[in-house]
Amino acid sequence: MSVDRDQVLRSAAALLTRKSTSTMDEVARAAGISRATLHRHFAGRDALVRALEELGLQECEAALDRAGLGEGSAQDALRRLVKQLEPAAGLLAFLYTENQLFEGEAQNEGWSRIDARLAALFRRGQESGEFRFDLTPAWLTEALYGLIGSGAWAVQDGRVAAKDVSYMISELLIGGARRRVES
Amino acid sequence: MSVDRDQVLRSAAALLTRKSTSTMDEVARAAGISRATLHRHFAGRDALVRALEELGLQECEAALDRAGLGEGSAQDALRRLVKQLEPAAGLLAFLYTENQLFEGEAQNEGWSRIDARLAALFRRGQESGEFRFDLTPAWLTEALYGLIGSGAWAVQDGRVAAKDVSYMISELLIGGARRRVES
DNA sequence: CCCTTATGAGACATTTGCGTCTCAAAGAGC
DNA sequence: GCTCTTTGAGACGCAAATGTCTCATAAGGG
Repeated sequence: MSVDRDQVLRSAAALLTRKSTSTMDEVARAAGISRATLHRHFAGRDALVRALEELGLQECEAALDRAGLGEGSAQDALRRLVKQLEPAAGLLAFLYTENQLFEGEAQNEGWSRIDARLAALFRRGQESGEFRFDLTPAWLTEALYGLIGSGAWAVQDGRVAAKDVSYMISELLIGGARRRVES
Repeated sequence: MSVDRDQVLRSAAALLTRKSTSTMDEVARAAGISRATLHRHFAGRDALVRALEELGLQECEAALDRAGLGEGSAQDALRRLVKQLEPAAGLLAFLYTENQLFEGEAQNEGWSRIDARLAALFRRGQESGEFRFDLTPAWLTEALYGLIGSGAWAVQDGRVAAKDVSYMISELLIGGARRRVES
């Protein structure tokens, strides 16, 4: 009988990814519960979004862990990372655009941690000679988010095949970051 | 006395780029006019967004024209394009995310034209041997939009210097699209 | 089998933004 | 100076979404 909070969050994420302006009622319907029950579990829309942010953070952290960013070449680590991030791509795309609205407010410290880990990966690639120095880790991090979002949307609209998207993202990002041996 | 429609549109674009959920009242204030006057010029929020889309389209077309996509190498053409697109980056970022909400509705044919021109550029690069074939023109087009958006936001939040952003975008995209001569 | 608890349905007030309208004031053109 | 047009300020009703509440009911545990 008891509602599965995690399942609610996931269906909310799926819906909001497709339509970021969905109402609480739509979110409730999508989760197969009533609006009242949704409100009992998440005090309000803000709370829901914050819970989704928390979920996104967890999935990101988990993906970073699974990817083993410290092992092997930075390129391969990046490839593994994109692959691991793929299931959360829709949610990340939602959060990435949503976060643009919080301009003033301080950024959630969780994201800072993720950013730092990503930046560290890119810096490692630079120091190992794999990646070029003129594209800053901060930019590459930002670009990773953007490309994941673009990928998620492109798949949603059928412009890119779902099975290809992680390859397309990895290759573009790695190719762009890579030092060129010849001119 | 008469309101400058174009100036209103531009300040609206600037505001909505920063906060895509701004109200009509905020838009009016930002333009230095009253909400009533704003309503006299744009029947409603939808009309305003459509006008912004029109403006974005025009700026895009103009940038594509200025860039001379047919001349020289595809790489250089792409570099010129990104540079020309830069002033419209914020507006494009807004429209790009906004368009995600119109999932069902048919895409504005203007964007299809732009997409086609961009895809043609990438295809030209492939056929000239500059760009790799395994990244589809459709994906590269999508990635261009995504990176422009990411760039605009990164600049807004101070994560990337404004003077560098067009270089960062070009280099990442070109580097990623480029065929590698060696492994 | 009873009792506790969570749920669904719906009513309700509140908020918020939208769109329309009116009226007075300011400006532009003649 | 007069008139026509446009603007600003604000009031007003409307619609949508939110958040709260009640009540009946279904589920589950002891």
